[in-house]
Amino acid sequence: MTDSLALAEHVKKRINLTDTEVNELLSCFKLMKVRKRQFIIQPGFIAHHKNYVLKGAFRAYVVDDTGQDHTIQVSIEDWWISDYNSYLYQKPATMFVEALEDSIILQIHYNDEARLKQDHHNFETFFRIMAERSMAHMQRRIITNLTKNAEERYQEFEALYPEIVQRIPQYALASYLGMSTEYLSRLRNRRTKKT
Amino acid sequence: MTDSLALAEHVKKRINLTDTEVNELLSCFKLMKVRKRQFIIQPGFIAHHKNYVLKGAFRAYVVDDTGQDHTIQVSIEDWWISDYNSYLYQKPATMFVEALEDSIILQIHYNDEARLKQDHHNFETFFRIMAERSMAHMQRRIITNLTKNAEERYQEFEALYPEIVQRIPQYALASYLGMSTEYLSRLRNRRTKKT
DNA sequence: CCGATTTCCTGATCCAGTTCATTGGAAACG
DNA sequence: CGTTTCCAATGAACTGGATCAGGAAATCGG
Repeated sequence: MTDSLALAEHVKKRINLTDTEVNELLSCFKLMKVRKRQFIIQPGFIAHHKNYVLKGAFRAYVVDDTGQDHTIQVSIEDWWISDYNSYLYQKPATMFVEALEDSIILQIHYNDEARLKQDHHNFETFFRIMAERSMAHMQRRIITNLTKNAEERYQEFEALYPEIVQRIPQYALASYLGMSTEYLSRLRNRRTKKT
Repeated sequence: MTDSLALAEHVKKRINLTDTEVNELLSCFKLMKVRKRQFIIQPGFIAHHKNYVLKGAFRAYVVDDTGQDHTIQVSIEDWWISDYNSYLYQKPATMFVEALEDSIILQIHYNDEARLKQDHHNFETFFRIMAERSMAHMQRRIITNLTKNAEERYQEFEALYPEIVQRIPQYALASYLGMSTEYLSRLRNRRTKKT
């Protein structure tokens, strides 16, 4: 339970909570250990949980008709991850969510989240803020993808999330940025040679 | 005020409202007429409003360093539009939001929305649902952009929003789909000839 | 109703980024 | 600790879609 304090802090940054509320919140989450390469969500199965990463790293990706991976989201400590289209509408997932390292997560079930939101204006606010920020974040990504070329997208990502660039495998980053691994490799070497 | 009933219906589809609440909601919105080609949001200015389209059509777009347009969102009747990154964080906008036709909108001010959310658990829920769905929608768009090629993106859009395809100029659609107008024109003619 | 401005179409050329193939090194694994 | 599997690097050939240029049709304001 001491681990869960990170989650409590995370929530407290966004809304005010009494001690009772902290307890009620934490009682809804289940701790789970996940080994590298293990899936917590798979296509065809409904994503019943939203997952808060306590330790480790994950990526969510889809596989297209030609068999290619496309990374939709990457999450490290203090981030959330799920297949939101599956979770939100409680329909079968289209994504894989896979641990990139041995990890520890806190899971909340869809029904428990719904109950929290219904019972407390407070928590409704918290999840509203989360959704708004995710939306704004995704919109920025759409803009980046439309306006920038491969090199600029890599540079932007590197500037915004240097820790993640170090930490996740290159194929995951390339497929997040929407380019082939070969091309990303070239971009990286171009830069380091100049320096 | 009779016009505003469309908005009331829109909200009632998502949450339950008493008559008093309907009135309180509608009193926060201002009716505005906008002529074709007029901007309701411009880069550099803070987007103070979320806009509900009663009649007409809008597009939100950014202009990149090379002077090219990129359409981020298109909205017709019963949809919302704004520069959400500007609105949410109350920072200067990066987008233009422009009327594609003579239009009528209902505007809510950031502060009024905040007050509504704070005073009523109800309205907090409504805006949470809106944000969640926008987020899910944007994620689907990210997936489409990563996994599909130009022709497939056009086909998908045509299948999902046939009315919009008919209604907005081709350059707006092309820049939404992330391709040149020339290429979109080619795709369209390819199809109609085959049929 | 007409001239002007937008919008749409078509062909020729070009390039950013892909694909395919190969290699070497580093983890993972019994 | 040898072997297998994964991952990054690099070279060569190829292509989806952009760009540029020209003109034809719609649409609009007056």
